[in-house]
Amino acid sequence: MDYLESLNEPQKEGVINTEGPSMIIAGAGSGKTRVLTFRIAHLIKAKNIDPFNILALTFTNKAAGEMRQRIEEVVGSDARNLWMGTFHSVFARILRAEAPKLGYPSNFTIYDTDDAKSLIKSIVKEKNLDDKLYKPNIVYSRISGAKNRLISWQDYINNPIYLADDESTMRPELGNIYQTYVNRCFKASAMDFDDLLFKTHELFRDHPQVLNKYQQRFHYVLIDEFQDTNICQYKITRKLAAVRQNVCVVGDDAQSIYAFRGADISNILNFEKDYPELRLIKLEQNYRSTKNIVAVANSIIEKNRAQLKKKVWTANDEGDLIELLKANSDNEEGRLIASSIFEEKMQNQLRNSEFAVLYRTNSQSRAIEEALRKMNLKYKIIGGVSFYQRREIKDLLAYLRFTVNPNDEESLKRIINLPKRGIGPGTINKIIVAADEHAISVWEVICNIRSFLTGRAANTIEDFCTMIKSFQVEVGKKDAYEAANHIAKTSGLLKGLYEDKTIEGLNRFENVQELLNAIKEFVDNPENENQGLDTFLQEVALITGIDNDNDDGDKITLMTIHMAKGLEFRNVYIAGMEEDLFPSQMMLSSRADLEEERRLFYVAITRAETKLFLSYALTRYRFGRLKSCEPSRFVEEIDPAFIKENSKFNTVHAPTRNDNYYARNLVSNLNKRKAVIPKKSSYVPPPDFEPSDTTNISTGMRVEHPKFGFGEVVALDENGANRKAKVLFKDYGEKTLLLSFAKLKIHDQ
DNA sequence: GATCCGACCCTTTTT
DNA sequence: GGGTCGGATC
Repeated sequence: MDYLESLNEPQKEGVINTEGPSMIIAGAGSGKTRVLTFRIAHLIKAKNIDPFNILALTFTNKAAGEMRQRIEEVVGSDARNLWMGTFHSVFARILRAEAPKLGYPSNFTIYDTDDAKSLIKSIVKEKNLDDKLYKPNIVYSRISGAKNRLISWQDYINNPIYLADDESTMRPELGNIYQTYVNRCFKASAMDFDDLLFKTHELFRDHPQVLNKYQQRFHYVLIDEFQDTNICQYKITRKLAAVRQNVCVVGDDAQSIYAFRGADISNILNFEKDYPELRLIKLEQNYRSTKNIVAVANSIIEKNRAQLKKKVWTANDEGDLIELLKANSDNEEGRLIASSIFEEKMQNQLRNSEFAVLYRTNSQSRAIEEALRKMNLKYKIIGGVSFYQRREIKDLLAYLRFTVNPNDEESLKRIINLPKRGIGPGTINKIIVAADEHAISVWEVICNIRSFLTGRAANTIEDFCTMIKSFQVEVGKKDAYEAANHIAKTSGLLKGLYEDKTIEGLNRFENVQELLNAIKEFVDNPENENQGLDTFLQEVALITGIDNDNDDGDKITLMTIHMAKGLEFRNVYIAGMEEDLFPSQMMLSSRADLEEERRLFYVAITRAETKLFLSYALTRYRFGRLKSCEPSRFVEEIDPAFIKENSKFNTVHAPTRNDNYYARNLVSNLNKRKAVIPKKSSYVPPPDFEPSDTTNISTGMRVEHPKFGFGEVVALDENGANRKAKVLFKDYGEKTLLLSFAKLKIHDQ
């Protein structure tokens, strides 16, 4: 039990008190994952609990994988039998076993977001609704939001509040679309991501004997990143833990950044209500970052109203100040970051892997990538367009999916005319309409195409049908790899890509080979009990972004802040610290949204161990147009005492010759930043306004201007007749005024 | 039914 | 800057 030695008191408490409900509120960098892994190890090693009886739920595959590995280091191969994975993958596994109870076949398909949106698009079209109003994104998020809050389509259409809501946004048909969407998914034997949760809840709610089975199996339930759970996830785990009450949740309300996906911090409060006897443990000592970084993070999160009380502190060194990198453009920002990384590497003998560049949106990566490439700095991007979202990959997967589940309408749409067979949208539409009218699946229509269509298209479809049937025979006889290989070749998919000799074509061909390799690996992995294609597909549907996992060598990591949660790096750069980008302009409408952005900033800051850099650009290309930007309010919220100016990484120069100008005025500038954009001002010049003589004006003087109101002289350009003063106005920001014209009243000196 | 081209919208963030 | 969609044309 030597692992206990390395823990502090609250951590130890979190590990050894395995019985009964516990909630561990863990500040950033406080060893949350250690506690969770040691707790599980403790259950297995010290309490002799069968790993088979332990359920541990995480949000990402990565977190699950890492935790399993760390547990394995303590307990060995026993860890293999743990039920550990993402909510989605564990529930998919349960659903697969119990699907018939819900009227689904167990080889059901999992629709990813693209599939779901494509289906919504078809439905909107079929219903002749305005597709400008019923945009797939909006409809999808509405449906998704409903499912995450356990609102069925029946609940939805019967609830006047939702109807009133939708009428106010001119979308009264949303409930109707929701209903059709659910029916279509059912007919396609498909579940979307939200269904994996929603249907699991339904399963446990309506089938007590099934619930009982899993209650008996899972003696211990552990949940990581509890602040990110939605109501549906919470209710399911509550049901699972209802008998033994051995439920342990670990989370940090300050790091809740998934409200847009239905995460609900009130689960933390509900937890205290639902388990009045819970043991509450707070982990407040940060082991990751310097004092300065922890202080900055704390000062930021303090600005939020909604939060649980806790004080994160550290015994680590003071460390360096935060550095601010200021650039004129997004490209320059990339260059500053690259040069700074280069310099840091040289000065401190660091490896690439000790650096991360974080940003708010994936589109920001391009300028940074370019700069890193030019300086020969190796990097990798986590996230972005995933391997499994590439067209050619989705194409082959659609073939595989359709073979396994020929009700899968979305896959059919992809492959029926790929390679080109002369079956256009018209024919496809006829098939879907026929299926709908006769209340049968599209596959049944295809198998009996002569009853619905005649002519050339009917012949082609018959051939297609025969081909799919031959694939099904193949899948029944062979393992996933052989079957997939056969399908890729026989369908003509590989041939089509092979004949495309362009660079992209070559890439696509290689990607498909890569997918086949992945299937081979899956088949060869002795840990997989089931080597069928259906099992592979089930798993692959829930994998995201593994394309960058081939970690060959020492690289700088680029990713969104969301992806960075749970990770740590010696040096962290947060790029794009600009209003409308971070915080995102879409999050400015409510206090709750803005607070979520602020938590996101908190997450970003707390990834850094030793050094933190913030950067912003004054102009940026967005949507192909040059936009001017202003520094983020979040930069302004940092106590200036923690910020270090580094002129080497500042390409923004004051237009005066006074080089100290920026250094001296940065603080006041930032603090008054709100005034930079001329906004509504309450200033009205007094009737007795009388300009002063400006001959002896000097910097630091408080002045009044009949139009711009009150301000402070921050710089002077003494140049004969064209004497200019730069004045920072309270409501209008910085203005350069020609003293021979400006009517300025001097208030003090 | 296929292909090409211009118009248009768009970007949060992820399982 | 880029991906999608609809219209025009073959």
